Amino acid sequence: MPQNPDAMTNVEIAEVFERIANLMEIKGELVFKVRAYQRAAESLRDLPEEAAALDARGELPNVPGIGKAITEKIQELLSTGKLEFLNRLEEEVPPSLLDLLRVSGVGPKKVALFWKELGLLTLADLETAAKAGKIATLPGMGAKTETNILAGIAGLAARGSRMSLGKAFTAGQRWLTWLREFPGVQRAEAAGSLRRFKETVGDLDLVVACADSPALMAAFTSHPGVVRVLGQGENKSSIELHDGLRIQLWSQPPESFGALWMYATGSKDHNVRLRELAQRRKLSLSERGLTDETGNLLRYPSEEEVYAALGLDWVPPELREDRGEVDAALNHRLPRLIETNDLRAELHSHSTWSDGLLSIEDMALAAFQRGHKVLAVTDHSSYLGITRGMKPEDLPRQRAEIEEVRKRLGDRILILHGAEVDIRADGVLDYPDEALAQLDIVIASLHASLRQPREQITARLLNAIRNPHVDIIAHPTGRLLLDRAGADLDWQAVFQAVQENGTALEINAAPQRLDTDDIHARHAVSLGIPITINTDAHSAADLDQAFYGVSVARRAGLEKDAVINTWEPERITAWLKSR
DNA sequence: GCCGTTTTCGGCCCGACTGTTTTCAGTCG
Repeated sequence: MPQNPDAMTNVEIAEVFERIANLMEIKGELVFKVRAYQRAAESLRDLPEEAAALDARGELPNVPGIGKAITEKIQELLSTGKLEFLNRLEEEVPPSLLDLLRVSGVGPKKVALFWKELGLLTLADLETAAKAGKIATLPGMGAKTETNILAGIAGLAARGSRMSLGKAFTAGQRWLTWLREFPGVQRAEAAGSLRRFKETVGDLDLVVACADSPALMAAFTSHPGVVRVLGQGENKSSIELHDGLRIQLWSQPPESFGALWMYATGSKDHNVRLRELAQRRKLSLSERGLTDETGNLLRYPSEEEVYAALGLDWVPPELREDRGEVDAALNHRLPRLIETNDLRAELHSHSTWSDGLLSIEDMALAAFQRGHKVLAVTDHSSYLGITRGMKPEDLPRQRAEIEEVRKRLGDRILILHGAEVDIRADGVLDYPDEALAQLDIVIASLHASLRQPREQITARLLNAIRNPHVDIIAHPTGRLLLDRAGADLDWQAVFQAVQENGTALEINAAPQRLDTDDIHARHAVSLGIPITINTDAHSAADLDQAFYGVSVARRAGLEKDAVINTWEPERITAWLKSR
């Protein structure tokens, strides 16, 4: 069945449903209806295939959270790009009100009140009304509400939306060190999306087991870096720092730490699933523990004990996204996820031959020191001037140097001579086949002209995949998180081509890339496509970022054997030769 | 609006904190 190449993507459709949910909430619709649209949006974001493809096979209603009504709305969006239901909703509820929801402390109920009682429509209206003291005249509101709203509006601009996983990780480590040194803190850990290794992180969520919680919370909220205290209680406090970073800190006594850590780790949807499961067992799950029918609170120091009390295996945080992991834990069918120390090879690295910082020998030693048995040196081709890439005629001299280093390092590490070859804007590879044939391993990647239309840029990638010398497609979309959107690929076509050609897809571990993402990596492995996790190292320190890539693989549910980098050197070379 | 080892109708997670209230609604995660 022919598909409309301009059809809306899953992400775009999800955004429509999120808009509907917010508008309906302001309108005062039943919260469960609102929740249904939110769930549908989340489901769409998790889909490895475009909704258009699923719809062509009549499979949309099989997607969790998508029923008859929402299927029809998706079909209307796919065929017309518009939705009559949304148009009518926007006539009832002015869409400019959605901006007001972004102010912290302001939710749908307050927005509805501002709109209906004071006729406010925009953020500017709200600011003017707050300054004029009109907000305090509304029922249930006072002077404090007004100052909070003004502070919230002021904070909107300063407040960065989300941060990269790398920034979150570094900040998290710093705060955990501070917490662990605080008297009475027995344990301090990261939770939230940082612990689940989501590709971007909103707020930092941290948890502690602490004997003297009030003292800790007081110290936390009066830390010198704090510009605003968003909340302070005995068990929970929230602060905003000068750079816009928000941190939430939860505390429970050590005997309840397991339930607290689970709760704060989320995801929200995973928690909801667990609470439903508890309910069916006549229990109630909260961050304090399980409460039985008689009101008796059962406390658990560790997460394992809470999961066990619900009849579940412990679920690795990276899987806690309500994508079927609860059922798997119930049936003892969770995957045995890959771990960072399973890695034996780095197959994408740069040296001073292009834009790397170290010589081939120093890179090889750095990789060896990190437990690797294989290092592929894959310097850039010359298409991108900025990388000081290599001409094909440079390759024999580089090969000679690699031979020298091999002699010096002996059997400590296997060095492969490779290249990261650019796929030019016209789809032609930067090196001729004769040059590629001389290399041990060839990576092809897109770096420029990423905004080409879907058909064009997909054709470009397919051309590289079909070249028999190309072993790996690196960071397929070329995205830079929070900075640059990736190529708008036709993933179905990409999957089919790599499947036919036995090409591997890379999960690029650089925290600003994390490309291939978890959703597509999961689907690729289900199709039998080999995955490789690489740091794209330009320095020794870059090699230490492999765990970010592993976290993507773990979120994708990957086991060790699905990832080439865990294989022994003989198996890797055999795989390369077989191609 | 979705969904079914209690249900095709009647449910749909739980608690902390805040600001306004004298008992609670709204927001948040």
